[in-house]
Amino acid sequence: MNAPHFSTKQRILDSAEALFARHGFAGASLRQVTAAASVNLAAVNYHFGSKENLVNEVFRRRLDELNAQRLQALAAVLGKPGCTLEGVLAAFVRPALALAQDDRGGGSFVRVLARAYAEHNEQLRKFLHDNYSPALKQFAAAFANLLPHLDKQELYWRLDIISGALTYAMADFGMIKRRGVPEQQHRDLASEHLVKFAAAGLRAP
Amino acid sequence: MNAPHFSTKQRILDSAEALFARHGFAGASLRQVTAAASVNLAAVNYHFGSKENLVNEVFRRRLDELNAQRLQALAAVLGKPGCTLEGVLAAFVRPALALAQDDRGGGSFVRVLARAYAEHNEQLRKFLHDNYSPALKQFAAAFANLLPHLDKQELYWRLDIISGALTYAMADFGMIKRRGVPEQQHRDLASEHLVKFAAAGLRAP
DNA sequence: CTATTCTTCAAACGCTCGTTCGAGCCGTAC
DNA sequence: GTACGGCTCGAACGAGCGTTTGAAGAATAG
Repeated sequence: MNAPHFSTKQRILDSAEALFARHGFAGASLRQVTAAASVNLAAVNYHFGSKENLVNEVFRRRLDELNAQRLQALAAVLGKPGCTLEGVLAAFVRPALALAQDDRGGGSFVRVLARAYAEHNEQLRKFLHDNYSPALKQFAAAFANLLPHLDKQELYWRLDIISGALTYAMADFGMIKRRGVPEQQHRDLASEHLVKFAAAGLRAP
Repeated sequence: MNAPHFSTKQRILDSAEALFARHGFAGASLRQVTAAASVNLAAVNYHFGSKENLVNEVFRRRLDELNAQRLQALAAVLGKPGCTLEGVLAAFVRPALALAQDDRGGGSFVRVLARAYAEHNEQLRKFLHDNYSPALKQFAAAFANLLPHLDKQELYWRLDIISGALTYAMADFGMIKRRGVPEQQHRDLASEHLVKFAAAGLRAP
């Protein structure tokens, strides 16, 4: 039934990611997760210790990669001579977009991420903050260079707004139904519109 | 409709709203809800039939009022001769802001609303769509009048982005901590920044 | 080979969940 | 008064939860 070269740990993470995206952290049970992964129920506590730890590992696996890609894209765009606001925004958006389009579960993770925003769980928020904050600071510095007229507080406000809108849009939470549009094209459009919108918002006096 | 000032029904709705905001729909149990409301556990199923129905009623109570206030504010701003983009945006944002500042639980509801965005529950999304969509269409028409250069699809995209950013910001989901700022002032600032940001985003070419 | 370690398994643990039930309370109508 | 309907109550139901356990299996080292 299952590919033998995927470890138990990996299969649990994949299934957990998909089910957390669909039913939430409290709504998805370990029995659902292990059944979907075709592993024994006890494997979760053996490999991860607890459900809460499993949640954290679901985040760590993707965030480590996402942060690295974002920072790499940022460094690339900063290295070029003509560095625009749209370029930096794209460095922030595109890795998330790529993750969302990843065949191996990345699309689910974006939804998990959006859920994490909505969760008020302080422990989880701290975890996300620890993983996100350093990258966000580098982006903030880049934006500050490109928008010298904007003071720091104002910039933080706008980046905060952008993060929320971005997460929301990436997870395809819009209420407007767009029938007949393939998912990938939908995401491409979303990112394009987001960058344009966010650039204008950042440039507001 | 026999209603003492704090009926059992009302107390259940209030407690449910607060606990759903804090722990999610799956995460908050009816035992927590009824204990917080100081009513018997069985009262929920007596008055609402099921937990799912309780969730719906939590939404209906607030959305009916929010939609009415938004549409009234929209009508007021459209009636005046000098009608600006910021005015229409404020008509959309301010009732939500007022609700968020309401002492009797409105603040919790805004968080519940943000959770509903994140939930993938089709049944709940349909319920929200049925309640939100008509109002959103009137706003879309008003925006279309003020932004004649924008085609309909483009406008819908941007309104969708705004809705997401608005919901997130209203629920205070930002990861940036703003210590020492009173909650009301924080919300005022959020709405101000949002309107400015959204107006610029909508005006983007 | 045996010995050791890592991994999987079925079964159960205690607990909480949403829901149901029937008896009892209480204000109103007769 | 008695009867009744709306409402509340404690208690229980079966189901599902996260976690633990101890033994069986698989893999590796000496």
